[in-house]
Amino acid sequence: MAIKAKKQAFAAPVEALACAHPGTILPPMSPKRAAIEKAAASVFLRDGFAGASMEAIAREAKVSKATLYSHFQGKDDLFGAIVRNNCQQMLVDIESSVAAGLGPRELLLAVGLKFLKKMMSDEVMAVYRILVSEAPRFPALGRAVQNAGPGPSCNGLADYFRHQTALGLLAVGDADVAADQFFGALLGGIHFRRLICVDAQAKPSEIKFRVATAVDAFLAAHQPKAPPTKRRKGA
Amino acid sequence: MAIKAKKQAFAAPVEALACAHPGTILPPMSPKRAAIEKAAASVFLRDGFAGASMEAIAREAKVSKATLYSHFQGKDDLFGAIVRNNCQQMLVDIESSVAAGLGPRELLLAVGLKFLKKMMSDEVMAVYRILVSEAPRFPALGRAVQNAGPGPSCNGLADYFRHQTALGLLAVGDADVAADQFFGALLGGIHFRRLICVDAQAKPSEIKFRVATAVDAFLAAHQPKAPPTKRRKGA
DNA sequence: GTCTATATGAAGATAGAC
DNA sequence: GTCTATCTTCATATAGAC
Repeated sequence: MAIKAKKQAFAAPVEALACAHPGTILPPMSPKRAAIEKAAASVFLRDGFAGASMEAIAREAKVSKATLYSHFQGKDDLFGAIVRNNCQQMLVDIESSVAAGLGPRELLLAVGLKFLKKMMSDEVMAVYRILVSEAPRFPALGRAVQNAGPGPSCNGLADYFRHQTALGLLAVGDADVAADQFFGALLGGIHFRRLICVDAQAKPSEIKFRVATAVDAFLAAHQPKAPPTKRRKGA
Repeated sequence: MAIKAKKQAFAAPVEALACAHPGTILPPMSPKRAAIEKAAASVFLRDGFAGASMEAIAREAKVSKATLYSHFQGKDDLFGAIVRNNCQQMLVDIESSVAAGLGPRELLLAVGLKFLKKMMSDEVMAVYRILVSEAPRFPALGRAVQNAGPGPSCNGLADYFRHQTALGLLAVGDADVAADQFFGALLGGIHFRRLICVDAQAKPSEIKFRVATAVDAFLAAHQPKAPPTKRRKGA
């Protein structure tokens, strides 16, 4: 069996408890509690779940361990709170780009750049790493993250594809799979290489180049039969 | 600081030590050692690095802890050996498909299917998970895996793209990025969702569908201007 | 709520016999 | 090389004073 499992805080109880949403204001937090959450995020994301000790978190938060245990049931509980606090970092906002009235190329470039920059950032790399490694022990956590970040992002882009296809500006068959694969292509190998610490942080120019490449390929692949007005050269 | 670091077996010493290659025959292993490695792989990949205890490994290998320590310097050492043993699972063989004389579509379908099935398998998921989470503490391990699996796979496909482009059968600009993004698109979101335990193992039919979708998109995007003989409808 | 001090247990590593 | 038994360290969690 895996490690011990005294207080499996996420077994079933909080299944539906997704991440806090942008507008959600929770009851004001005590300063100590805020300090704890801040410190815990820092330590967990730096050292991983097992590597993080409650003592280190208490030290960094400048509180005693007992205080820490008065705010959270235990390590599992604290960990879940931290990951949920951070999971919406994987959310990429599609609507605002749609609302800006961008055409497909400009929208995909904007969304792609935002997405890839975010995914390659130190913060999200850390969340990704710890999430992937601990997901098996925290079944509800994966769903919470999926519903707070990647899920809505993909759905948003798929909706856009469906809309553009209806307008005849794109020709996307399965919009959900297409959105999935577009995001996948963006990550390409660079995200993995950085995950396993082979590459350092990618230069902005490389990120831009890869986004452009992926967008070009996507548009070329999903060009409608008869483009409405003009033909693009880059395809 | 991260955990303790008494014997950082991979700090620098074995940087160049890549995974064993298919043909490599090492000095014959004692049965005990083989049992240890088998058990260690099972326990590490199931429970993660921190979750795996030397005692559990010894128990599963049916040896004493002391025996275990007579074969390996410590937990870090054993872990590195196991991951290196398993890392070439991420290698996807391109050459054999090339040698089979397949056309671009058939080759991409074959390679893509092999790749995605492998990446979605329980074994590779486990390797991926533990690798990603422990890479920061084992700097040399990431490079070893990259050089044993993903690196050669990507290079092989990129070479193929270059060759086909030279022949006028494909039109691929940056072959390395294209190969990267093709593999990325194959993984799409399903790999991630399985990583965070939201989805169960994908059905073979879904895997096939996603491979076909990615291949169609890739070919449509990289069709040469004037196809040599016939035009494909699926694009 | 918050602290200091401590109980408890788990796991990495080793001593010494065979 | 292999075992049994043990040492040591350290992290989670709590008791009890303020």
